[in-house]
Amino acid sequence: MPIITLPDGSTKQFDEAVSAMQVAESIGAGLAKATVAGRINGQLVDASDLITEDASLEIITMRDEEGVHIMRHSCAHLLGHALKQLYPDVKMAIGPVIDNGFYYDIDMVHKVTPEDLKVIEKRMLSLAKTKYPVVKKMLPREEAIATFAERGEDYKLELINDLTNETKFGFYFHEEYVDMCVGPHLPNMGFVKALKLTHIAGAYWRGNSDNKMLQRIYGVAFESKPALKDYLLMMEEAEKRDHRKLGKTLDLFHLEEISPGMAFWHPKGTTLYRVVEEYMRGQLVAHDYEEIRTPLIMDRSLWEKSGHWDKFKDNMFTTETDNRDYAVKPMNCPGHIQVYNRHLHSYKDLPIRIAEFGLVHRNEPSGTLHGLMRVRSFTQDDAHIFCTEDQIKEEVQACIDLVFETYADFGFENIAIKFSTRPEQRVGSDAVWELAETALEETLKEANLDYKLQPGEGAFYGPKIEFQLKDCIGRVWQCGTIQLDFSMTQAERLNAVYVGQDNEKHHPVMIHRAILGSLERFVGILIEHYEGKFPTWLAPTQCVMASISDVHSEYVSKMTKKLKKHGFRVESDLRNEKVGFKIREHTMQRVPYILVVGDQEVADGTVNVRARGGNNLGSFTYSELVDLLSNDIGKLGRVVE
RNA sequence: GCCGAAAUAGCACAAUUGGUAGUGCAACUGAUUUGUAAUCAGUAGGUUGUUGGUUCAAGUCCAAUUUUCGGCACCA
Repeated sequence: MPIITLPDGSTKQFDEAVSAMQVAESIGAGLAKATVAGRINGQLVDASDLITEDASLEIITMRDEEGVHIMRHSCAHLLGHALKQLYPDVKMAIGPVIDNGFYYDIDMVHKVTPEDLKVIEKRMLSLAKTKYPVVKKMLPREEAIATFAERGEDYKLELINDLTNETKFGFYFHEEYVDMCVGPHLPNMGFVKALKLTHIAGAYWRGNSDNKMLQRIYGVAFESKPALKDYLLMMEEAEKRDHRKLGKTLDLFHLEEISPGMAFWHPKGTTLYRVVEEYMRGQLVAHDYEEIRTPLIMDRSLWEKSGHWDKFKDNMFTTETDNRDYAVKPMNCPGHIQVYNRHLHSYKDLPIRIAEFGLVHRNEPSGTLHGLMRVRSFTQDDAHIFCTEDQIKEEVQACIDLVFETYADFGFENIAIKFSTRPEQRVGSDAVWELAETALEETLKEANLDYKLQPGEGAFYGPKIEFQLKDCIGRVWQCGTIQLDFSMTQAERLNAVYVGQDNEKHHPVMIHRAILGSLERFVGILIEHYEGKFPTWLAPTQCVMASISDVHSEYVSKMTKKLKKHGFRVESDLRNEKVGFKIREHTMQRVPYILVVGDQEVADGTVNVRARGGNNLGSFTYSELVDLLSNDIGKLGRVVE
């Protein structure tokens, strides 16, 4: 005789076990119709699941985020349903929910084409339109196996086989189609109203590259057609921010076949790149780092000693001359240790912070290259902090602070933090790993930061904290990173030492840290973040001074020269064109300020300022203009409340 | 690296069943001297990513290859 407590605190008593659907029916037909699932004592369940004991119950509808989530999950089944009708030989693998939608990994001989997607999508929608009920049954192992064996679902059988502890399996019957899932799922498919199959891709069975590659069909689904339309429009808009596209239209950089994964930076892009680098150089000075430069090419033996050769030789560029093997550096740490080792250090010298804008080359697999985000040649704002164990927390904390301070200056507020622990292939004893992981995690906790644990994702020499930013369509990219390393400085590796208070030699701890990560990637993210509308401090061209006719040229040239001398990045536009044309061009180039000069301005000794976005700020004298620009630049990219 | 798709002028795109490679913008030349998102006219620009094949004939069909795009695996 369960007593059900509803979210408003009211209770209902039932004579026998009831389902969330039955409770909803007892409240009203409208609610019953809208019921997607239930949440019993905090646990999401199918609307048909029976509640046998007293419990709190929340009815989940499509107004709840969870309701939409469940609908998307059922869309994966619906995709299976449609596919099985169109291609009876298809074998279903795994079909989970993802942001905004779902996917299903399938195996079949026929290669799905974009045209096929339209047909499949149409079938899905027409199936959903019938609002057929979804029937859930818990099947015992033998029956579950028999069901899938009969249908030739080899992948599902493998899944069951691996779930050794389970005795019963949740089966959802979608008319003649059946799928296995923990659920919950929709009570009927009438809730599916707006979906679109977006693309096809390859994906390894169980995420393992040793396994067969399956076909993955991606789709998006929303609670209503307008919501879907909004999403598709938003994505279309977002794609206009793509740094590869803006890189061309804003003439920042280009990539070409002659050196895949390595950018050619054009003058404007180089300016942007250099401003970022110079800013970071300022941060190094302010935070007590010393900057160095190390060779691009070093003997192979160094990389063997450091352990990089063992793990990454396939991804390293090598060169050979005079019977000697060299590697183009894929990272800076061994070089930094060479510099550290040129002197004998006392514990009193620690921490020693060595920084380098280090150009590294990594022969990344061909399929991974992506604009500026994943390249083969890039510069890291890299640094290595040599310190004692006692100094770890303080130094890591300082790095974290530096990340947040820096990112705020670039206008980033949403930063995802990941904590990655020991991978399978690694160097160093478990005791040392334990020490390193604990130190990093404790610092994160003490800093009160929200982070996500990524077990097994650490570097081969130590655990790491990652700071991730998102690109225009929501893909996440690792930017900043802090890694703790007890191994590289050991005698059997690169043997860095300091003399302790005890007058004995000790190996320092090494903290690897990059704030921006790769300059290339960071600039790519910046381009997308600002959609090319850079704040004045970053804008490659901060203002363009445009003459109205030839008679104003001399005034413009003089004024421009003066502004340049003042350090502003200013250009003049003296072309024989209408001012409207000039404004259009520079607006499309997203120049922060367009300064118009005509008879009026020449007479007054002023310029007319038009801000990006179209606001005419009126007439400015030279010193007023300098103030305007200086103030603007001084704000950096900070988001002002 | 794996799966799938694509590659045409500087950029964005066109080119029926295989039958003379085009359009717009940019560029260049001339005219125009212009007041806040496009002045007009003209000119030039290509071995259709590369290599090979089928064919009387290939941008179009086939094969290989390179690069790019979307994912997967990888990411020091």
